[in-house]
Amino acid sequence: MARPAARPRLTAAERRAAIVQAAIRLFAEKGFEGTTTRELAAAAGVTEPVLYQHFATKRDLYTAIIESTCEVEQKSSDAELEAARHAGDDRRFFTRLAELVLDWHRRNSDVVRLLLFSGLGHHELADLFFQRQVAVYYDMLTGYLRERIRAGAFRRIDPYLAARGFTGMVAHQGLAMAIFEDRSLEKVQRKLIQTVVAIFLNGIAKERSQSR
Amino acid sequence: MARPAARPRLTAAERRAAIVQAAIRLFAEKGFEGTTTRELAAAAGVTEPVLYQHFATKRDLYTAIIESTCEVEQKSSDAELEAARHAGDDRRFFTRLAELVLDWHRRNSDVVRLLLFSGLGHHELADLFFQRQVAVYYDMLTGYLRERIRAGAFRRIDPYLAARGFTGMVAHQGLAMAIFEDRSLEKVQRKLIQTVVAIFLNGIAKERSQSR
DNA sequence: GTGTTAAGTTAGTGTTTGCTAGGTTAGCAG
DNA sequence: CTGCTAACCTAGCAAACACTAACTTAACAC
Repeated sequence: MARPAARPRLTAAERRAAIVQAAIRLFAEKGFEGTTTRELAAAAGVTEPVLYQHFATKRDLYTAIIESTCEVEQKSSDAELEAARHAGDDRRFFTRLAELVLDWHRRNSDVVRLLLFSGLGHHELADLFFQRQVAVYYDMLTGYLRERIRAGAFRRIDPYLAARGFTGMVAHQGLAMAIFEDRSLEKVQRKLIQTVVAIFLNGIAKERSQSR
Repeated sequence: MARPAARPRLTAAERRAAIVQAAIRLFAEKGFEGTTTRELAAAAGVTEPVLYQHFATKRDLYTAIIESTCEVEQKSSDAELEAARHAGDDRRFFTRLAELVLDWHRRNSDVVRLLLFSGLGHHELADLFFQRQVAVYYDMLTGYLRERIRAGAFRRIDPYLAARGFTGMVAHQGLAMAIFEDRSLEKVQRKLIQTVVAIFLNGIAKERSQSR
């Protein structure tokens, strides 16, 4: 029997990881119902029964993937961001923050699409990511704003609503990129960030100075 | 033969409209692959063959729905918005604009979800809505900003990028509402709009005055 | 009434789906 | 070399899927 080329026999953990990796791509591309177990197996380089050795059902695999993407992103601190924070350089801080958000959307468009699919599909874990990741992010940004308001640098706006506003200015463009696989924003990303950061900082600044 | 209650026999146009209506709800709720033709027929109050008298395939129905939502929304002008525009009242203009965007997202969460599904699913008509509706909206807003910049009311920011920024501040919250069926923003909608409009206008204002 | 049209139904078609029983083979321990 | 564990396959199940052929019946014109 012509042995099937040189496909190595992996350990359970390795094979499981390979399956998860392939499934993220497929589910992100076509959604849960749009992806068949046959496609999943083929993409992972195995046959269907192997899938079911690692995951009891197709939905279990889906859930495991969503869970894994929620955990992977835990360590989301950034040196440059912290440096800007401690230097009290607001422009540097928000510019870096916008860069991080947009770069994350571009680099992890699979995850973005996956989370959108899971949200639209009412998956039970859909909110998990947003509670674990987005809430933490909002807390951080709200805290920064509150601190700077107390320090007298910013006007007395509601820091949480301002955080949502700033995030929307940036993340909305990231979403559009991820959904439509639109690369046109890449070219103007720097200018976009410059513009929205300038608008935001001017918008909340207490000082009457214009920041270019 | 016990005749099936009092279900009226509709004309072709009426039945077709009823099918489209039911299909919008179902596709918006569960996506294209997540919805079966049996469910569609049942929701429209008919049997499957009736669907196929009006639409050759399931995908044809899907496409017809997306197309119809693109055309319905054509007349998107607003009296209050135009009044604010001609009065030169920027705060009133952007406040009304934000209201319109958020209210639209809330009232048409079906359409929002449908368009997100179609975008994620790479439907050929996915961009149609954005070219027909969103591009027109951006043109309008960009034009307004350009005009006010020329009049000396706003700083010399890029009007298109500013339009995207402002829209992101508002629409991002609307998307979150539609995807997660989150009604928590309704209570703070007025305050949110007030905050982001104040930030935006202060951010692009040429005058050194602080607006509230 | 009677004939015609078209809205509606019943009862399937072949195919694809998620999933599995049972057998095969690689890799390591002794 | 031998035996055992577990990674992996072949082959196929029952159910659900998109879709349809063939029939029935309501509604209107004359």
